[in-house]
Amino acid sequence: MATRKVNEDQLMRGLTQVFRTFGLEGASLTKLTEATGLQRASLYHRFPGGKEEMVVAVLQSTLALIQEQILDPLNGPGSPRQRLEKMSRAVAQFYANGEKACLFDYFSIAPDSHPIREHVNKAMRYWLECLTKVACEAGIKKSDARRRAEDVTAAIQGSLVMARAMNDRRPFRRMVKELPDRLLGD
Amino acid sequence: MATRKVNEDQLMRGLTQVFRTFGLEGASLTKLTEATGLQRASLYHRFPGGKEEMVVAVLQSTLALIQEQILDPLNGPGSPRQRLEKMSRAVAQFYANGEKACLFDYFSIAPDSHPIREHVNKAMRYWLECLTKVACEAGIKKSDARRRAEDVTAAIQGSLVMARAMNDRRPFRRMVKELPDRLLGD
DNA sequence: GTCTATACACCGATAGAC
DNA sequence: GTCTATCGGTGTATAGAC
Repeated sequence: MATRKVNEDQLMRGLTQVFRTFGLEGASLTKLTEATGLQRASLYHRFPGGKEEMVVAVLQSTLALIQEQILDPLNGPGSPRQRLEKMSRAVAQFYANGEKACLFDYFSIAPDSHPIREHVNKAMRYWLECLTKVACEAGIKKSDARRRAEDVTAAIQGSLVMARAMNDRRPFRRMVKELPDRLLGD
Repeated sequence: MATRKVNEDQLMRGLTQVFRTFGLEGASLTKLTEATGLQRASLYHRFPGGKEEMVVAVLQSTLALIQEQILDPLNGPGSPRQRLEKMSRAVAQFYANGEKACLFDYFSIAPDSHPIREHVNKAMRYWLECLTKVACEAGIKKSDARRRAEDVTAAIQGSLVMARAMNDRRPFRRMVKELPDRLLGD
């Protein structure tokens, strides 16, 4: 393959930034070309499936980041609480303290028929499973663990919506700070 | 004025349904004409400001419904807990147990410059004030009341995102059921 | 692999008949 | 007040040169 003007990493970062700012329908090819530094035809060379393929690629690369930065620490060393504190810091960073949106939110605003919906569905269920698992390891019984995992997830997603809607990131910062206590009790 | 093919109520219902399904950018004039039974030009006769005016009108009429169905009961008769139980039922109905989205979420996915952002901002702050007020009336001190109001609001918004993303409305139904306890403590 | 140029559908918006 | 017809612009997508 010939030399690439923009490498994979830069490319995905540019695309992701646009989708995370303007949403699924708001992310136009024009905006995507501006953010990546590649022209339309070049984007189609990288993603023959067009915008729909870009959407899937953006979600996949974002899921890889979430896995690495947020979920992997849950299986790392330390007590459940220590691992959750690591996750808490990673969540704060990943969402830039509430400034950056969640693609689970943006990409779920699509017709049921849209292929991305299935990816989002599985990804969020997996996130919940990881949280449930660490709560179980802390000695919380399964059904309570699941309930608390849902509470924590809703608190994050909801406070992200609030941050955007009210232009106030304080609730998000608080939810994240309280994340370990919310999952394990205090 | 001549006879209207579609009355105000039917019109707003149709428009709202489209925006609440497809979001701000996804709601095209074509979809809006199909949902309302009015042609493009007729919609522009009703809303000379075009789509942007429709967006504002949809939000305003939705806020009126929220006021009437959800927030007014908070100032009605009964104990704070009784009023919150009324609100809880109204919230469940308004969001169709998690099937219908929240415009605070959808309409906040817009550039900061978009006029609708300011309306959403004020509306959500008002919602929070109403919740804070009833918590105060139940004897909870101001700062705790505010915090609990934020928790409840995030739980609702977050579980709506979860309902859409995972196609599972159980977390939403639970959050709504627990709403009074979450605001007042149990 | 990237580019310019272009095809064609759909977007929001308007003119003018009825 | 509603309609059909149409405008200019932008959307996604592609052809073909380099």
